[in-house]
Amino acid sequence: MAKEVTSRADNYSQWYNDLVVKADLAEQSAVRGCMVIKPYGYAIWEKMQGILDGMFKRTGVQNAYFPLFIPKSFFSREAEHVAGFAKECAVVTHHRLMNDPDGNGVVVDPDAKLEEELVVRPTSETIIWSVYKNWVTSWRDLPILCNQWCNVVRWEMRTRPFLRTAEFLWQEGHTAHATAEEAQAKAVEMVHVYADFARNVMALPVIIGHKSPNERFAGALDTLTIEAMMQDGKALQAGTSHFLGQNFAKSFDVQYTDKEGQQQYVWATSWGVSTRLMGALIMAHGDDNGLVLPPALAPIQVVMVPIYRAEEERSAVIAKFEAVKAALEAKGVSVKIDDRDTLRPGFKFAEWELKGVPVRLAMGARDLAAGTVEVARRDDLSKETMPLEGIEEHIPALLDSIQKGIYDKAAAFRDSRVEKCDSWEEFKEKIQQGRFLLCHWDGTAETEQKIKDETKATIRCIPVDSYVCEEEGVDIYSGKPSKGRVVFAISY
RNA sequence: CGGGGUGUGGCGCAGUUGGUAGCGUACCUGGUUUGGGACCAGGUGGUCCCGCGUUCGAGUCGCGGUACCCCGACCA
Repeated sequence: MAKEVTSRADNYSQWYNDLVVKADLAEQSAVRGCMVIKPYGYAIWEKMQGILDGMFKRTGVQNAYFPLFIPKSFFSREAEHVAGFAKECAVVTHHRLMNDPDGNGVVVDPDAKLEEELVVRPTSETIIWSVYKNWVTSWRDLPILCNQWCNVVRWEMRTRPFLRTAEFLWQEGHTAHATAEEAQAKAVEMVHVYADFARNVMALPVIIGHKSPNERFAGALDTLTIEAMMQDGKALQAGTSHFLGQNFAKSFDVQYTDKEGQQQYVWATSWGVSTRLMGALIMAHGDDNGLVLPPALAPIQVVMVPIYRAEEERSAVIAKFEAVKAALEAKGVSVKIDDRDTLRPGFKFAEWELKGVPVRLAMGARDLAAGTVEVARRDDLSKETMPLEGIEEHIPALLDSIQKGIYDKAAAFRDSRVEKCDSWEEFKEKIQQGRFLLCHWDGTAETEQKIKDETKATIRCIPVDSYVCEEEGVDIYSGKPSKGRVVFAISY
């Protein structure tokens, strides 16, 4: 089984076709590199949004919304930032179409050329900081803690559904603080929110760490990341939180008067996760039968499939299901009774497995006579017939157990593929097999780049909460002194 | 932007030396079925990516275009 799973995840397009298309999450759009997220896929995203939003609000963050269009001039103020994004921006140059004078449909009206081009946001730092400038005058105005849920556009050379689409949905938080310490603490706090979400909601084990300077967000002084391992052993950056220092405050002249009456630049953070998390979910947990959704994110947690020959059996089973459904819903469990009478039970079983529904209940004439129900769990595909009596107590506990089971399985898989490595020869071989290798690094961008050139492996992070290994050693490539091990992997 | 590949019913594909398009699946109708993706019978559905050319005749050959996919480069 594990082998087949790996072979699927090995080939990106294969998992996409097997899991995403068949499970009805998304399809190719007519627009290059874009994606249509279908209702079932979007329902999963909505669950993610709802849970994350609640977590943000508990940290004092409020939602806001900023414009899609950013004047080009805003973009050129922060030099590193523009260098990082300039190559992948969609730009609006005109505001009107007209009928083609030659009769060939519609053309862009040359008279409608914009005075200043508008960039479709690839991220909103620049427009948000231009707004924050007007919100901040006193130390009493700080901190500003805003988040927005929106879409962004990055004209990537190569796109992959969910992992790197030209347009994607995300949230981006942007905070302004009076002190560096407070801003740094916020960046750390938010990466931990992401890690909690990944671990406890997505059942996705992640490593928290700092990005190396090479891998940092354009314009950041420090980038914190959560890194997850997919079933082929490749790494996926699942969320990031940046300490931006005063770079944006200085570029956009955002100053406040402190308690001593002095003008000070504010300190900033930004942090985000995107629909890429959907890709992580699919690739981390999916198996040969389709998606495996952690109960916390499943739009439908329990599906009930009635099995019957005659109408009397059908109505009797449905009646029992209705009662259980009401009892479960009272406990906050989402339930669907699949009463479609044109499909056979076996077809329904396969279909709901493809969609990753955590628990399936089946009931037929045998069960009616015996007062039982068949309970099947998606994560390990096991089935058990048990008394219908008390099932509404059993299911919530079962869902918890599945949530944990999915995490434990993913964690065991990852842990089996994380190892220390001190030999360059061994590194080159093992990194290609899909491993997270804990290696000594001399801290230089040159070494990092050479390793990337030779193996495609990058430093995923310098870990801070798990796999931390601060010990003296020598760089695996250069042989120069190192103060600790970092995580190397090949990434998506 | 380089290298490779593919465009044929909704989806997945076959199509020989050029002879006027077929299979699986899906869909529709009827019947029998229903505890792991049912079966039988009948049926609907295609300007073969576009254009030009060669030819008595092009899905097939030639030229040009175009779209998509894969591998790179690129990429919180």
